[in-house]
Amino acid sequence: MPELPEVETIARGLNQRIAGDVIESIWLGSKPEPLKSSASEIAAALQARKIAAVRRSGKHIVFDLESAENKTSNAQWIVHLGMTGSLLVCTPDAGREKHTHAVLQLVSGRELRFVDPRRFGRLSVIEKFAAPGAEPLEISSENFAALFRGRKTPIKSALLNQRLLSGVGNIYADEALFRAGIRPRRRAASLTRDDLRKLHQTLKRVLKEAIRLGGSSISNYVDSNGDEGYFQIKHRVYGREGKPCLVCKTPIKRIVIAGRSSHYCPKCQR
DNA sequence: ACTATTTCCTGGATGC
DNA sequence: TGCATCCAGGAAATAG
Repeated sequence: MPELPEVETIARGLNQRIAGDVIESIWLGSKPEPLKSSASEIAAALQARKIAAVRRSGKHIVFDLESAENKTSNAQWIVHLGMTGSLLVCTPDAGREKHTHAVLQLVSGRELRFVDPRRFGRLSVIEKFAAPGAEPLEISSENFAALFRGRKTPIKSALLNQRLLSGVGNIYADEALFRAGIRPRRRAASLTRDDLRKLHQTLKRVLKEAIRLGGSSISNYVDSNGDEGYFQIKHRVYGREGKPCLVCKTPIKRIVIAGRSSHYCPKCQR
């Protein structure tokens, strides 16, 4: 499930491989497409455009487009991978995977394919994309703390709220809360200044380390090269229900908060 | 204005 | 072995 580190890994890989390439033609699958913009709108916006750069914003992948001749037309192609979406660069003769929803033929002779079995992913075209929430790696400690002021919702839910913070998903929320020693059900507003400073620190540390390791490969996640990430071996609570806490040996608990599974150590987290 | 719950979707795991 | 059921979860929609 691509969260910030996975999306960052994918965007960096794509930028390295296809920045500067030009979109020759576009194929969009039939039936209910996972499109936010209409198919014709997307096709028109991509046709004959140069991919100037590929980058990440929150959990979104942003393709900066340029008209191939004059460098106008600054539209952006936005891809959200949802749970199971992937973007693959391959040759045209590579077998087309089931659940392939979009294929861009590139002037270099390669193809960029969007594959998403569960169809939670979304494609759209927009003039200037701006993720609603703050980037956890860029926001200041004070502004980070201010996000949670007065919020009665559990800190876990607040971390997942993309309007507040962009890019944090279930894995990294659980891992950051464990490292900060904070229980996921704590009301966001009840966290002290120290709690929040610690939480921001651990969140940044976890995200950076995960980026360094290429993300967490669970449920088939691979980057645009087909390579797996390695942060999953660093998970201390996520997916470890019943297993001993790596710090104190207490069995890790799993509870459901707002429909999301949440893992924590009842002794280390208060 | 907030917060909580439901819905979308498919493949893999589980149970009988 | 086969079939039904459950579960995973990001974010939008809906309900409270």
